[in-house]
This record gives sequence, C-alpha cells and structure tokens, in this order.
Amino acid sequence: MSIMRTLSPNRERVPGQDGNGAMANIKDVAERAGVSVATVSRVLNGHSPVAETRERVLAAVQELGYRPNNVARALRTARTGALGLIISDLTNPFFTELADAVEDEARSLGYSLVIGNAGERPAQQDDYIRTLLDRRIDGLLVSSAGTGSAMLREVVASGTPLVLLDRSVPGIDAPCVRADGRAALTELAAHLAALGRRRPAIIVAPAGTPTGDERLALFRAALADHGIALPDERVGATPDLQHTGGRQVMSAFLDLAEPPDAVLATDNLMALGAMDELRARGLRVPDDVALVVYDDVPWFTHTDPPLTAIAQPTRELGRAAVHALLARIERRPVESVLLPARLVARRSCGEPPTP
Amino acid sequence: MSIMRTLSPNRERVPGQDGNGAMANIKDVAERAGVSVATVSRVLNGHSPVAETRERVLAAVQELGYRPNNVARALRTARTGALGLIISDLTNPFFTELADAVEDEARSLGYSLVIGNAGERPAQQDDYIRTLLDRRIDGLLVSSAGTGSAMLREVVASGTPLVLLDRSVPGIDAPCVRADGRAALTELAAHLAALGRRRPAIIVAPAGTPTGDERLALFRAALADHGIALPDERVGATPDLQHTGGRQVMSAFLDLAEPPDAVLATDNLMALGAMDELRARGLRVPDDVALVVYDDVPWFTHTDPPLTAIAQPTRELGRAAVHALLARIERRPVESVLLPARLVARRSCGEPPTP
DNA sequence: GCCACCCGTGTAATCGATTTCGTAGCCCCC
DNA sequence: GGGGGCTACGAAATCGATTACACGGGTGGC
Repeated sequence: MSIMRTLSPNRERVPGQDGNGAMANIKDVAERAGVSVATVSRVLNGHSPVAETRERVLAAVQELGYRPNNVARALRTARTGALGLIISDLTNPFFTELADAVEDEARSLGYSLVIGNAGERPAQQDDYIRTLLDRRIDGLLVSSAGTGSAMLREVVASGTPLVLLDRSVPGIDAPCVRADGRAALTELAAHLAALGRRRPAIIVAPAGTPTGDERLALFRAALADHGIALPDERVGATPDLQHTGGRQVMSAFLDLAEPPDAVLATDNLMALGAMDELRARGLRVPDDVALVVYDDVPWFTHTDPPLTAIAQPTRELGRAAVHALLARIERRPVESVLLPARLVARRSCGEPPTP
Repeated sequence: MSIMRTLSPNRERVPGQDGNGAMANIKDVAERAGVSVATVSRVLNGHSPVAETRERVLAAVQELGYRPNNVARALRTARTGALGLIISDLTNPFFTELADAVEDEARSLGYSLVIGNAGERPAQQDDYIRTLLDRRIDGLLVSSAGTGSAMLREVVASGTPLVLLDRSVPGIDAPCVRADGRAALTELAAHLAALGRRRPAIIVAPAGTPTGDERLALFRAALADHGIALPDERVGATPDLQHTGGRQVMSAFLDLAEPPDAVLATDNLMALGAMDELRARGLRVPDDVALVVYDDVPWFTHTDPPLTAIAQPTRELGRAAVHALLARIERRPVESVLLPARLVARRSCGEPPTP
C-alpha cells in the first residue's frame, strides 16, 4: 500500500476493484477507453454514439467496475431519483403495509424511497420533512401526524411535489389519496342493527382531525338510517392514537350508566387497548360488547374472537399515491383519489362467520 | 411575476420564498450579505469568523430562507449523512420494530435512513444494495435475506462500512449485531420438560441458514439436557419464512405417526401459519399442542391463547447496530454484539400465566 | 520601527457527473 | 467540386457547496 503510494506520482488513489475503497470515476473510464468524459457519459446515457467507441467504453466500465456517482449526477441534473415518505407511525401495521406498498411501487418505477417515521409527533414530522427537502428528494408523500403543519406549507411553497396519503390536511393545497369509508360504514350500521345492537359507541381521534371527524360523521349518519342514535357520551376521543388511549376510552364507556353494546375503534391500535380493557374487566366479545376495528390487519383473524374489521385497500392506496406523485413530478395534472373501503365481518359482533 | 422576470437582467430565477420554487443558493446569500461565498460557508459551518459579518450573513440566510443543498455538500465532502438499511421483510413486525429502532437512533445522531425492503428475496436485496451504494450512503446495515450474497462481498470490497443485523452471513467479514438465544432456549426446554411435553418439534429456515441452524442446535442441545430427543422427523424446514410455509410444516407434523406435543416456530409469521393449521384441524392450543414463538410481537398477548414467546431485545439491537456502524464509519474498532433473548411464558404451553 | 504572525476574508480549485457548443470529417446532392 | 447537413466527439461550462491558498492589515515582540 505505502509502496503503491510512493509509486503513484500525481494521485494517491488507484482506481478499480482493488479493495482499497477507491471507486473509479468517469474520468478513469474515459482515460482507459481513450475518449473524453463527455463520450463516456453519452454512451452510458444512451444518447448519441453507436460507433465502436461504444464498445471500448463499455469494456472500460466493466474492467474498472465503474458505477456513476449518483450524488454528482443529482447535482447536475437536479433530480435525485429519490422519493420521501413520511409515515405517521411505522409500528402500526396499517402504515407498515402502506409503506411496503409505496416502496414496492416506487422501486419498480426506478425511484428509491427515504422513509421518515413521524411516530405521531408533529415536531418530529416537521424535522423530517426539513431533512428530506434539504436532501432534494424529487417528491414527497406524507401521511401526516397532526394537522396544522407549518412545514407542509413550506413544502408547497418550495415547489416540491407533494401528495398526501391516508390523511388530508386542511389548508394544504395538495392532492390526497385515501380510502372512502362511506359504503363500509353504511354496511356496518346495517350489520349492527340486524344483530340488535342499539347502543353503539365510537373511539376516534380528537375533534378537528379530518379523518376522525369524517368517520364519526359517516358512522352517525349511517346509524341514523336505522333509527339508532350515537349520542356524544358514546363518542370517545383519544389524543394519542395508541393502545393506552383506546383502553382509557373503553374504560370510560364501561363506566357509563348505559354502557355501549357495540364499539367501533377507528384504528387498530386503539382497538387493542379496548380489547385489553374488556378482558381486564372480565367482559366478553361479542357477548357483552361487540367490537369493530378500522383497518384490517393480518392477525385480526387470530385474535379471540376474530375481529370484524373495515378493510382499507392498503396496497392500492400506496400504488395510487406513488402514481399521483409521479404525475405531479412530471407536471401532469393530478386529482385526489378516493378508494372504497369494505366491511369484513368476522365474529366480534356476534354473527357466526359464513365461510 | 413576468415583470420581475423582465427586470432581472442576467437570470430568470428569483431567489427567495416567493413560491416560484427557486430556492436560494449560497451565492444569493453571499451577494445579499455583501460577502463571498466562502465566508457564508464558514459562518454556516461555524469555522472561523465571529465578526459582524456573521450577523449580516445570518440575516441574509433568514431573509432568503436559504437552506444548504445537501447534494452539493455531499459531492464535495464525500459524506451524504445517510445510512442504508436493508430489511428482510418490512411486513414482519419483528423487523418493523427493528427498523423503527434503527431509524430513531440514526435520526438522533444526525443521520437519515434509506430503507430497502428485500421482501426475503435475495435478488431484490442485491438490487437494493446496488442502489444504495450508487447513492453513496455513508454506511449500510443489512439484515440479509438468504445467504450467498455476491453483492455483500462487493460492499466489503468497495470499502463502504457494513454491519450485519440479526442475521450473520458466512464469508462476509463484517461485524454482526444479533440476539443470543442460548439462555432463552435453555429456559424453554426446562419449561416444556416441567410441563410434561416429550415430543417437541421445531419449524426453521432451511439448513444452511445460520440463524436457523443455530436455533435448532441450541434447542436440541437444551432438550437433551432433560433427556428429550428432537429427531429429524420433527424438524421442519420451510423455504419461505412466511405464513404458508409454517402452515405446511405444521400440517406435515400432524400427519406423523407420533405428532409433536409442542412446537417451536422460529419466526412469528411461521407461527401464525402453524396456528391456522391447528385451528383448521380443530386442535387446541395448548391442550393438544403447545406452541412457542420466536420473536415477541405486541399482539401475541391478544391471540387465543396468548402465546409464549422468545423475546429478542429488538430496540437494543437496533441501537447497537447503529452505534457499531458509526464506529465503523469513524474507523474506530468494532466488534460483533450479542444480546441475550429471554423467554416470556404465557398460556400457549399449558401453564397458567403467573401475573 | 521592522518583521513575523495571525485573523478575517476573497479567489479559485475541486468534487463527478451532464450538457452546450464547436469542430472535424464524411456523405450527399446539385 | 463546393456547399449543406449530419455524425461523432472533445473542450469547457455548469450544478452548489467546501476548502486550500493568497493577501491585506493589525498586533506584538525585539
């Protein structure tokens, strides 16, 4: 090594696959092929030459194990080939599947994905968005934690293509890709009515959260069609969208003079909390309380009892979001996307499954 | 807008937060502050000046909403500030939690994380590693799908710092951070012996997979200490480490002349498949067959019955891996890390939980 | 009072690619 | 045979930052 260093007059680096970590660059390739860097670039990007220089260049690339430096390329072309995804909570299986779908689609379209996990904390989300903007990603998908994000406004102002995912954000002018729960909730109301449940309840995100508000409104309206009321005392908001919040709300429900006989948890983690509270009090699902979950997660078939769920078309949402984002990037017109969710009836409302 | 454009003699771009997407660069800041770009850079990187130029520069930065271009910076400094993580399967909750932990730690240390999901497909994994190398990430964490990865060898040769996570890869000279199951499996063998289970079985990855081989060997040795044999007919290998593989293996077990009375699934997804097969045959856990799962996932407390599991110190693994990688990046000496897993006894082996 | 330093700053090289522009050579056509 | 156009390629500018080097001016030491 030190010998090579002394032998090398001008530079210390020795290009090629010699394991010293010095990667060959376009200049090395050009020298070896006896052409200019411009020619190398053109061959590699399939621009003009078809001549026999092409062969020499490709041979040199092969021999040196050359790989173009994406950083330099990004600087020059102002395209990084990377998309950003801000996900509200990576440990939530719904979002995991969403991220997985987004990743698949982005990859198949030649983009790589930088994932930022907001962990349901708006501050962390802003922090991440900032980082991604600084990295000059080509576009951004955001499943926003919380609502009033100043940083999202900045993204729009910066001109970085933005698409919202699963959760819309009031005041942000960007297309949103999400599921429409209307049909599923209508079906659910009928299902509960048919099973004789008359005192439904709902566990939601706090008022002001678009997703929560909408699910509440749709559920209430659907119930009304069957003459069933959803009074405010049976609407439980939980600030953290997590396990503990769900448990607390369920506990409050059970302490009511007239406890609910059916509960819709609008997120799978909150549902887990609710189940724990029921279990802790020795109550049984569905005998004492029926339980329905928003988001269908693979292991819901393995719980005791298997949970009736509202399934969002997760993978389709991910795919649609990537396509919308690419359209934005390519300055094609984009519209918001609404895909229907559907009810998956299992045993947690009392009806036997009909396999 | 068009007026401004005409007024601007040399360039069309108008720096600043005017929503036209033209981000200010260091030259704009320099001009506005009446200094050279070198000075701006020095102020921003806290190198030399403390003078009153500093104030002017910071003011200009503020007014223009300037953010340094990380791509350009990376090109010049040869540091991207990004780490790569290749995860075997993003939809597997164990790996999700691992990824979450890695992400947290990387972020808190000022790195961002580019996640690649191999989906248990070696080809896709290699593809991703290639992409990440091209992006010149500062270091790479790999929880490898499959074993004989040519690309991993190339990573080592390229000099990119590499740390293996959860799964070691024979022939790859890189530190590995993973859990040690010895103590937990010893405890498990005792647990099963005490409960009178005499015909254990194990569902593993195919022979040749380091993780699978090791878990098998440790389990077998631990059982031997109690005079219990683990014959080959009760060792079931599944090529896909998924749900369906687990189900098939369990099915084969149950067709044996002497079916097992206790099954250890060495991955949580395989365990789900095994449970499904038991359920489909109308068998009960733990009455007919005891079930133990490798990896403790939050919802195991909610299955029917709650599952006894071997819990790996997931978050600690993630943290340790990031630290090991940073050490590699900074050329500090690094050693492999082994953290102990532990047994979490629930009801799926027959013993009532002792809360 | 002179010289050596040091501090703050500007100039310009640099990272590794892409891309514009210019040019040499060739073919074709009138 | 000369002009026009096309092809293949090289020289050099460019992207936006960092940083080596140079330089002017003030300060302290002798």
